[in-house]
Amino acid sequence: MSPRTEKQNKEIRQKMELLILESALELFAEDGYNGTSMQSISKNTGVSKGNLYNYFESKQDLLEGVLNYGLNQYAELFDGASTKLITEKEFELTVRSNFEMIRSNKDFWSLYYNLLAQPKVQQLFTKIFAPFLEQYIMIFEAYYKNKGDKNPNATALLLGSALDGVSLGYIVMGEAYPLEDVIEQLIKKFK
Amino acid sequence: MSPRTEKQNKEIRQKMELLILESALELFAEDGYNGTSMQSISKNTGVSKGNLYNYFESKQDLLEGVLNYGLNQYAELFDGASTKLITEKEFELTVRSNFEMIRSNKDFWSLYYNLLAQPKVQQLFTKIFAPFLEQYIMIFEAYYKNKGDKNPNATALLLGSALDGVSLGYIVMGEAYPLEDVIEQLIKKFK
Amino acid sequence: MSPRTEKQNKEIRQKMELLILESALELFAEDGYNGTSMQSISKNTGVSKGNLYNYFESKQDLLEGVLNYGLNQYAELFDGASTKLITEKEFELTVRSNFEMIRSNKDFWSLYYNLLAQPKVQQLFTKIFAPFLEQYIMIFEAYYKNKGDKNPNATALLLGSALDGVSLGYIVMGEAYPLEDVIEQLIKKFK
Amino acid sequence: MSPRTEKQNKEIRQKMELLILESALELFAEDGYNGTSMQSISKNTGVSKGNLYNYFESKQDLLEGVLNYGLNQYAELFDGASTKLITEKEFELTVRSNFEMIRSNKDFWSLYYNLLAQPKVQQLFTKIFAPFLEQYIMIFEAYYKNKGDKNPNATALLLGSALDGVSLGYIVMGEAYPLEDVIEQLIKKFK
DNA sequence: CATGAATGAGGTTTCATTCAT
DNA sequence: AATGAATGAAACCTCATTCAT
Repeated sequence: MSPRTEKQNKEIRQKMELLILESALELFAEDGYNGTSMQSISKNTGVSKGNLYNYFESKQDLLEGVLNYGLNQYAELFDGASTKLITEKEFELTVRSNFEMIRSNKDFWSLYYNLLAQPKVQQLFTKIFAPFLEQYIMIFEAYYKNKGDKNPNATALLLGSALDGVSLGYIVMGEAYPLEDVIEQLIKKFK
Repeated sequence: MSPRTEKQNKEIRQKMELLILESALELFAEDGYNGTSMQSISKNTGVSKGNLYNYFESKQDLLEGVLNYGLNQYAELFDGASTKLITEKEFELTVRSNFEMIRSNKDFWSLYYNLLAQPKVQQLFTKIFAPFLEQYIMIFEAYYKNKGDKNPNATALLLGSALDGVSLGYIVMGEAYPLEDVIEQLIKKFK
Repeated sequence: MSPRTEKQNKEIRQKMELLILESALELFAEDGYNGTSMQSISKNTGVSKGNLYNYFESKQDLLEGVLNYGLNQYAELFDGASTKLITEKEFELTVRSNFEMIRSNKDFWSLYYNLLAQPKVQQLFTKIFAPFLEQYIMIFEAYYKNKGDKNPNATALLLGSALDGVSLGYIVMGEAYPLEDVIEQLIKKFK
Repeated sequence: MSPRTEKQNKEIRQKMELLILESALELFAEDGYNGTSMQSISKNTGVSKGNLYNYFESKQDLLEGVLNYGLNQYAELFDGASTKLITEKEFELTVRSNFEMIRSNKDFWSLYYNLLAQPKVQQLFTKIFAPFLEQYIMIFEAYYKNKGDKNPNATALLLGSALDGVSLGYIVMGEAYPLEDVIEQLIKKFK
């Protein structure tokens, strides 16, 4: 009958939050943000509608939570690495790990590309993703500059965009998309 | 005292249909399909809510209309061209005209990429876009095969995806995206 | 090039009116008054929506037209006959002709029974049908009184109600209802 | 700070459901199904429009609820009784209790007769009422067969139809219909 | 922290009717 | 007399959010 310790409470809270986030991600990815109702999240989670609002202030807030949560999973990939100049081997690794990222969390990246083309959400978007993306580009720009590329910025952007395009293709077409083969070609062309 | 002639009615219908389609495209592109209300389309068009339904049976039907209308603008680009083997010069032209297409109708392509990542709409999607896209890929595949590429299908897909990625980047970032420079790099790498 | 004569115009008008009435009856019978739209009547008739209103002031007016038209078909059955005392043979004939009436115009009587139980329409109802029904009852009442029935009014009402009930059953169940057999029983019991 | 107990919620649900059902029955009976709006049910009940849909999935679902609820009140009348052969006394009782049923719940039977003649609803209708009605007829058929009637099925149907007709008359005309007298005649004729 | 009943604005769609021609 | 485009109110239904407990 002893009350839960504060620590226990925090753990429970975190577990619930996670549950909600993952459930919401799944639905947002499937039906889009506007196409997903709090009702359906409640059902999918098993958390009551009212209780959802104890964890997230609003649907919009929940979306931000989902995006932050998804992105944070990859934060480590870039901490500290940002300024260092990468080798060809590391380049390849970076590209491959990019797709590993996509593959391991298709829902999140599906949602990402879904939102990307929606101007109204872009404010929220840049807030969350811009730093992440810029880091990516900067690494590649430095890489191409070091290789003597005359327009390293454009090449880096092209690569970034190609990565986006391939990822999007893979997400949309699923296993019908020969991801491995395409990645090989990409690395050959862009290394 | 006499009714409008049939011709007059046809003209009215065509004008209105166009008006609605363009207005709807604008809004769908801005706020997404689910984020756009028939109400807002009505206001934006100046067409009463009820009258919208004289032109399109449902919101979904209106979306299909918008997509067909948008795509038809480019139908000519591909008629007959599909089977012919293209030269390097034609390759370059095809790529450039792809971006001309994007640039001249950003709303439409914004909507396109917005919908692309939404599984629930994919059924409608493949119905409308699949033929268009396949033609694209086939042309490039033939092109690379002819150049002796060992995996022309993968390369064609990579190119297609790169085109997608660059287009998406341009749509999202707007004029901050150095489209011209990136296109030059793309052509250099993929020709 | 001579203008239509007035007589011709009247004929055309009558033909159109008839067309509309019959079309409307069909739909009202199938879907009920509230369940039938002017749109659908327009489609079913081939008469434009606007033109419908040249013939009937409103949907309600059209309903009244339908009811009057339907009932007028049977007006002759009762003209003059009302006060005369009927024989057993005539009784039988009257009953049988009642069902002939039902059988020959199921739509109309379907609509009739449909509206009968709807209080809101009863005002309109009594206006149109009350005289018709009262005549029926009076004939039967006189018939039973003449036979020495102690409560001829109640018996007449019972018969009237039984006729209603059988008609309704036949309308609802269609050919699954053994109308002939039931009529024989009815005549045997009520003659 | 604690949520309502499950029991409390169940009670609320039951009370509300009943409230809605009875309110809806009243309005359906008065204006017909198509003539009654969810809006008006909301107003008549004091339950918000949105909340109505927490209890019934759709208007159609509400109608089914109303019919089931109404019919269930009489379920006991027929449980077990179906196969037993009835005496003259029981026959009389059955007939009288039929009208007791009508008298005690005029709204429900008004709705019943209202729907009966509407083909589009018949599917729903047979689902709910057919078993109920068949039982009625079977009892009477057995009764007449036992009495040596040569066509007991037709007579049973005639009786059933007469009951319908009298009920309908009573519902339509109200207290102007001499129900008691007519019932006496009916029993005399059909016993 | 937890429940789910409740709200009310707003969503999509339908419909009787009017109007320009 | 005829057309069908146009209207706007009102229909059914959904949804983010709040609230009593």
